[in-house]
Amino acid sequence: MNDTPSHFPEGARVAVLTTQPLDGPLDYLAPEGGVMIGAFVEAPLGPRKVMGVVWGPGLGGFDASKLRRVSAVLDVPPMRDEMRAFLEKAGAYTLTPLPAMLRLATRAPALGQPPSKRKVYRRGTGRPDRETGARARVMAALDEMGGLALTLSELSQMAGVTSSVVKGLVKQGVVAEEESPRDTPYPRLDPALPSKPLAEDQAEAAEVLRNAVASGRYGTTLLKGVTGSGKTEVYLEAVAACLAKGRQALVLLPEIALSAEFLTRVEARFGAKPAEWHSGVTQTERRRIWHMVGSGGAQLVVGARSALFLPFQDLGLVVVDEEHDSSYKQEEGALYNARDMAVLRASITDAQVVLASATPSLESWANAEAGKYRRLTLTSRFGTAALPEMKSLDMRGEDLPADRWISEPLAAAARRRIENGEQALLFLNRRGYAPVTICRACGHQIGCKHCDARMVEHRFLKRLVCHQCGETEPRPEVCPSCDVEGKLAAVGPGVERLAEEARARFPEARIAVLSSDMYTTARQLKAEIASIAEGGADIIVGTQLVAKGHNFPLLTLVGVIDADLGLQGSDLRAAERTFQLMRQVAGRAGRAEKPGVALLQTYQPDHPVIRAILSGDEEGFWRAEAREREAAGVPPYGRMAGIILSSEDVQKVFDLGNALARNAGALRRIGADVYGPAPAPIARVRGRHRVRLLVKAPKGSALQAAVADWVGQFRLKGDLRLAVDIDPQSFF
DNA sequence: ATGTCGCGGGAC
DNA sequence: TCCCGCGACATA
Repeated sequence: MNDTPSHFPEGARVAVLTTQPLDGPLDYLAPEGGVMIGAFVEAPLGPRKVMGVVWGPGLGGFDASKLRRVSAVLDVPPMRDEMRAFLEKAGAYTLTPLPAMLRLATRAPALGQPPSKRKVYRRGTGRPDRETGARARVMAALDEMGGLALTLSELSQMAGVTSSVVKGLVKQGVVAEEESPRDTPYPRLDPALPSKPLAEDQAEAAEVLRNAVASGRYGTTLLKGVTGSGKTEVYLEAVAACLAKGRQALVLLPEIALSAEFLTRVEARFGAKPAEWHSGVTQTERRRIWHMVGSGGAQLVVGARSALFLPFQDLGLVVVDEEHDSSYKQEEGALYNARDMAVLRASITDAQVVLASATPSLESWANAEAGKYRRLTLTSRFGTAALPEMKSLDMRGEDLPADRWISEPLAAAARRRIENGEQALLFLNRRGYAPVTICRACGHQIGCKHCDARMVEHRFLKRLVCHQCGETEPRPEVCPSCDVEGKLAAVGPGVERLAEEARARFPEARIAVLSSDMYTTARQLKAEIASIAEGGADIIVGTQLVAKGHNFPLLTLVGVIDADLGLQGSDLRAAERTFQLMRQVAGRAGRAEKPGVALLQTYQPDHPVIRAILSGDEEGFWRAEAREREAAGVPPYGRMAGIILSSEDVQKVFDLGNALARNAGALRRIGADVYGPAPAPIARVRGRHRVRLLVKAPKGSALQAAVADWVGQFRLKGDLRLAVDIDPQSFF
C-alpha cells in the first residue's frame, strides 16, 4: 500500500516544504548521509537559508542541474507521518497553502538550536562547616524535592533565604550546581487520584467516554449539559482514561488566558498543573511545550485553538470545551475552525473527540442528529444550584422615556437583590455608548467610510468605531454632511450608556462595567473579574464578555436589556446566536449559592426564539432552525469556496476585496462567512491574487450560483474553485 | 519572506 | 551621470 520511501540517500531528489509563501514544496537534493522523510532541515532558498520539512520524494519537472542541496538536517525529531497528513488535509479543507499550514505547526522559537541551559541546584554530598537556621531550611527544601532540582530563585524562595546563602553552600559542596536544559518535562499527572464524587448521570456519561477512549479508535461525542451540570468533571474522567492508557490529551478552551480556574481543577484532579498553550505564554515556555509534546514529556495540554498544531507523539483525546464558541474560528492567515480541525486530527490519530457545550453549534447538533456523533446529555444539576427561573418582561406595556432602558420591574428586582447583599447583572450585547450618531440639523447618520455599517460612539475611548471593519475616527464636533456644529446626537443604548443610567438609578450601588474595550490587557480584565466575583460590585453592567467563563457566586439576577437585539437584521445565524447567548447569560445566575432569576426585556414575547429560550425546549428549537436553514438552501455544513485569480487587472482584484468588506452585511445575509476586514481576504501569491470567500452553500445550489455570479461581475480571469466539503466527517 | 534587479526621478 | 528608493520578481 504505502510505497513512499522513508529514507532518501545522499543526492536523491526530495521535496522540501518551507514556510515561505510559495504554493507548495520545492525539490532539493538530499544532503550527505541522506535524510528521513519528515526531517526538519535547513535549505538554501535564493540568497537565504530557510527552515523546512522533507515532505516526500521530489516532484520532478524541474531542471536537475539547477537543484540545490539541503544544507543541514536539524536536531529535532522528524515530523510524524500523521502530522503531515493532517496539515495536507487541513490545508485542502480550508484552501490554505501548505506553507501557511507548516507555519502553524512550527510556532516555537529557535526550533533547530540546542536547548538553552540554566543553572539548577540539588542536594550535594558535602557537609556544611557551620549549621545555621537559613542553611537548614535550604537543605530541608531540597530534601522535600526528593532529588528533583530547583532553580536558584525557586530554592531561595522555598527556603526563605537570600541567594547568597545557597551560593555559600554551593562553595562547600553541600548543594550541587548543574547546568540543565530549559526544555524539561512537565510534572507527571496521576490519573489514579480520586475524582470528585459524580452524580448518577455524570457517572454514566463518564463511563461511556472512558470506554470510548479505551477503544483506541476515532469517535466524536457531543457532551451537552446546562451550566453547572458538571461537564468538566465528566470530560476530565475521559482525560484520566486517556492518560492511564499512556496517551496524550488536549483540552481546548475558548478564553484560555482567563481560565486559571480550570487549571486549578486539573491540578485538583491529577495532582499537578498541565502544560498551558496560548498567545500569552513566554517564548521559552512555548519552546518547552513544543519539544515536550513531541517527546511525551507533556501528558496534557490545555490551550487555545493553535494547540491543535502541536507535534503530539500519541494524541488520544481532544476536548473542545464550549464548542459553539466563535473564538474557535481563526480568521487571520490560515482560516479554520478549531472544532472541525480537532475532528479531522483525531480521525487521523485514532483519537476521541469530546465537544462540550450547554448550547451546541447547529453543525454539531446536526451531526449528532445524523448519527455521526455520539450524544451524551447531562440533566441533573450538581450541588445546590438550580436552573435560573426565566421570565420575559413585555416592554410594550412599559412607558419608558426615550433615553432610558431599564424597566421598572427590572429595577425593582435588582434593588431587592442588592438589598440582600446579592449581585445583579444588567446585560446588553452592544459595546460603546450609542449605536447611532445622528445630526439633528440635517438627519445625517454617521456611517463608516470603508464599509456599509454605521459608526458606533465609544465615549470611553472618545472615538467613533466601526464594529464591522474596525475603522475608528475621533468623535467629530460638526456634522460631516451639513457642517453644523453641536447638533450631533447619540441615539440608542450601548453598554456605556446603560452604565450611566444604572448609576443614576442606583446611586448607592457599586457598579462595574465589563466590556472588552475598557481593558487593555487580559491581566486587567482578569483582576476585575476576580474582584467582582468576590463581591466588589453590586451591579454588573456587561456585554457578552460576561457570558463566558468565570463564576460569580453572588450573582442571582440577570436582566437582559434587549433580548430581541440579536434577532433584528437578517443575519442567517441570528436565531442560533441569540438562543445560545441568552441561555449562556441566563446561566450566569444559575451558579450562585441561592436560586437565581433571569428577566428578559422584550418587545416580542411571542417570537419563536424568545419562547424557545424561555421554555428551554432546545431540541425543538434546533429542529426548527435546521428546517428553516434547509428551506433557505443553507445547510449547517456547506462548501468552502475559494477563488484563485490571475492578476490581469490588479485594481479589479482590490476592488473585489473592498467590495467584499463593503458588502459584508449583504453577504452574511445570504449565508456567506466573510473573514476579516477590508483587504484581508486577499493574499498575493506570486503575481496572482488569491481571494478566499467562505460560503455555506450546497454544490449546485442557487446560493453558490449567486456568489459565482457576483464574483463574475468583476470580469476577472481566474478559476472559481468550489470544491471542498466543509463537514470534517466527509473526509474519512 | 526577503534579497536582487531594473527603472524613474531628483540631486549634483 | 550617479544614486536612491520603490516595486516587481524569483526563490528548486
